[in-house]
Amino acid sequence: MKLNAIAQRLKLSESTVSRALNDYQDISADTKALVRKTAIDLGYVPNAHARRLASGKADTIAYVMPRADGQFNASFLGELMAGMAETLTARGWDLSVLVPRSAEEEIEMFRKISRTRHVSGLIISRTLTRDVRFKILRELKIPFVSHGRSLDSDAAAWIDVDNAAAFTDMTAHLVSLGHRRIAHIGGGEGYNFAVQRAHGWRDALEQAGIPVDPDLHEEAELSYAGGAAAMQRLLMLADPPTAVCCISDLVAIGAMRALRDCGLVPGREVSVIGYDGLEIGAWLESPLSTMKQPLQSAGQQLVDIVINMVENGDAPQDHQKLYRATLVRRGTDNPPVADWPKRLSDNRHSVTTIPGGNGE
Amino acid sequence: MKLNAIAQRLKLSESTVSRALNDYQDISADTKALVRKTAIDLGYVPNAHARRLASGKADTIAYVMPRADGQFNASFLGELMAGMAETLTARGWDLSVLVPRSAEEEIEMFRKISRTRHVSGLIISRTLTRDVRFKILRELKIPFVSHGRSLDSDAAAWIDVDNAAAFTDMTAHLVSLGHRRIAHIGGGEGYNFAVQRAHGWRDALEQAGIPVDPDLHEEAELSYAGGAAAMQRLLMLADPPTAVCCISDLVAIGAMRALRDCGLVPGREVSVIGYDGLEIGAWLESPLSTMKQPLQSAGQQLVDIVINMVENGDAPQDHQKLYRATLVRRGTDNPPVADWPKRLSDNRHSVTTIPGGNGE
DNA sequence: GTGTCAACCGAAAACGCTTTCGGAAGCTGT
DNA sequence: ACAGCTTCCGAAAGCGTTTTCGGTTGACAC
Repeated sequence: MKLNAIAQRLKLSESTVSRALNDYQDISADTKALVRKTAIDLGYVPNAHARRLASGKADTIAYVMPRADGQFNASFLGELMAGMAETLTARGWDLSVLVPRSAEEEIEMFRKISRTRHVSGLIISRTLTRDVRFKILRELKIPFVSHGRSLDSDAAAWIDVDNAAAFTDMTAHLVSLGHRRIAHIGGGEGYNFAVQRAHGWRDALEQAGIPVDPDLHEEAELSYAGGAAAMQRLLMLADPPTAVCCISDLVAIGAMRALRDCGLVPGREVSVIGYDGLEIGAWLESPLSTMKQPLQSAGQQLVDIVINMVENGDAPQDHQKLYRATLVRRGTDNPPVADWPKRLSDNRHSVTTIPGGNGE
Repeated sequence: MKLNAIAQRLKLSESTVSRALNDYQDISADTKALVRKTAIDLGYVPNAHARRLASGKADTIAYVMPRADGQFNASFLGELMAGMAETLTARGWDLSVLVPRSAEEEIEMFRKISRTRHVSGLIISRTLTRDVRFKILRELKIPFVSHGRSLDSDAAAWIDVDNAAAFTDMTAHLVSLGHRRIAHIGGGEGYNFAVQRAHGWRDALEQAGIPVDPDLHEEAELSYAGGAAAMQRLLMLADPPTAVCCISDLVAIGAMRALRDCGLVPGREVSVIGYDGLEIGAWLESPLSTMKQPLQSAGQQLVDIVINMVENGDAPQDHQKLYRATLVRRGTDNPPVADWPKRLSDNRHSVTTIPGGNGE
């Protein structure tokens, strides 16, 4: 089961066998075929460590997993990683996972990788508007691709959804339904996608000739609670919105909860559109309309890109890809109703109860 | 930055340096201290591949990720893996992820591992009632621990939640609220946890002196749609239940949707309790009561166990641990109401609409 | 002063593969 | 028949550690 064994069996040298298996040009087609056949017959599997030591290649790419801090819904992780693992194992590579506890530890991990090279390439995500990781990884000369852009990602490889376009589409859709007071519940300036989505919303309003009311732009923590709190604030406005664009489905679900707590029905008095395309949205009391991004293939693409950079030395800039999110209408996007916001005063005394217990 | 370098610097042999760093007994305390200091000064990081090749140890454990097939909610994956990665990196080990596309491919991966040993230990999950993996892994002599038991796991290491107790508690709680017709929406016999949870439900009923009505035991696909379909069937019964124990929060959410589609309010006419403690449950129109399991530490424990087996050769049987789930009351568990099931006939004509679009 | 025993350390052989380099065939053309 | 090319393969030197096996030193007892 060692290279050795199949060499002896065929009365060839180890080196010939090795090169045959690795498809070197200076091995005849006949011997290649022969070697490969007996390799299979003998159930030969190369020792990864020996191969990696000798070749200096790690054949491993690592995914820097965003820490499960409750800020984000992890439900897309599984799918993304499944995509990665699939194409990686098809190529005989390994998928490794890094979970740094802090930004500092993350950098520390990068440094260690650049020394030992026990990882050939990296996939990062959850990019910040200003993100030092791009500079550091470039300096450390570690091939990497990012899931999401940043102001610092110009010279890097990335794939990303067109956040601005998604929110322009979303907002324009609400405009076409007749809405004029369209709010946006976004995230802080820290995350680049939050900035882009806010831009998209703003652009659509301007294109429609609707003045942008700063009161209608709320920033929220990216969680259920954050969405609920932001919605509450919007409802306290003298002239509340008739529709809300939410930065994520989680936030949208929180916002819907706040609506109901005020006796309002999401999609009736106030339309709500989320983002992420989470399946759960379809099963709520008011099925949540949302923007769905094609996550299924993102993992595969990320892997393809980073492998190409590792193997062929592709330039990072050649791998920058934007894909579109598409609207999924499920029920909470409807034309504005006549008796709103008149009815609000009846219910404004209600208070959102923060649910007890807490999930994982 | 090689072992070599620090040896020359100190005029010691490579072997001495190596043993000093690895805390061998035959190196004086002085040299150990010296070597370690200069190792740090020089920023020495051992080459993982060389080390692994020479020592025959991989210092890597792999998590066999359940395929993201929509059958299960992946949101616990992140937390579990975060726990694993944390303790692993603390020990300098790597976490690798395997995503087999089929049972056959999974076995194939195991065989490959047993040949190359490029993975020192395994963590498996999603255990079946009868699960050949236990036998195979034992034969292949791969140290592993399972997240979840099986009928075949007697000789293996595992940690698991006490499924039976959880469902006994859940059911007994409903009994104490005054319910007598308590249904159970479970999974197939294939998954061991499904069998155990059904047992728990049954036991609680018998302890309460309530005869078990087979009509009240539904089997569902473990998804939103599965839960909805099962609930619809329960509502068609001549004598429908006043409470339902659901095998998972996903199923419970689907079931609640079916209730609402019949004009019923979860937690009023029909109490619903789920399982998993998903946070989303707290933000639904009817906040879902559930059983919460301590997932946060499970990942760490799994890693600790498998490392102990690898390093110290611990017997698998010495690592079998059961932990309890706890009830989280959020709103859908209430005493039965008087006018139910009388009111049902008014609404039975309603049909659950399967939401359009589809989540990720 | 010889023997014994610890305590430390160095030499060298793995570990299983890759890769460079050179050389032995076999072919071509003249 | 001889030079000059190809085509193919073997030898051997790594890759950077670990680990076994002795061997040297000094202390200590006798």
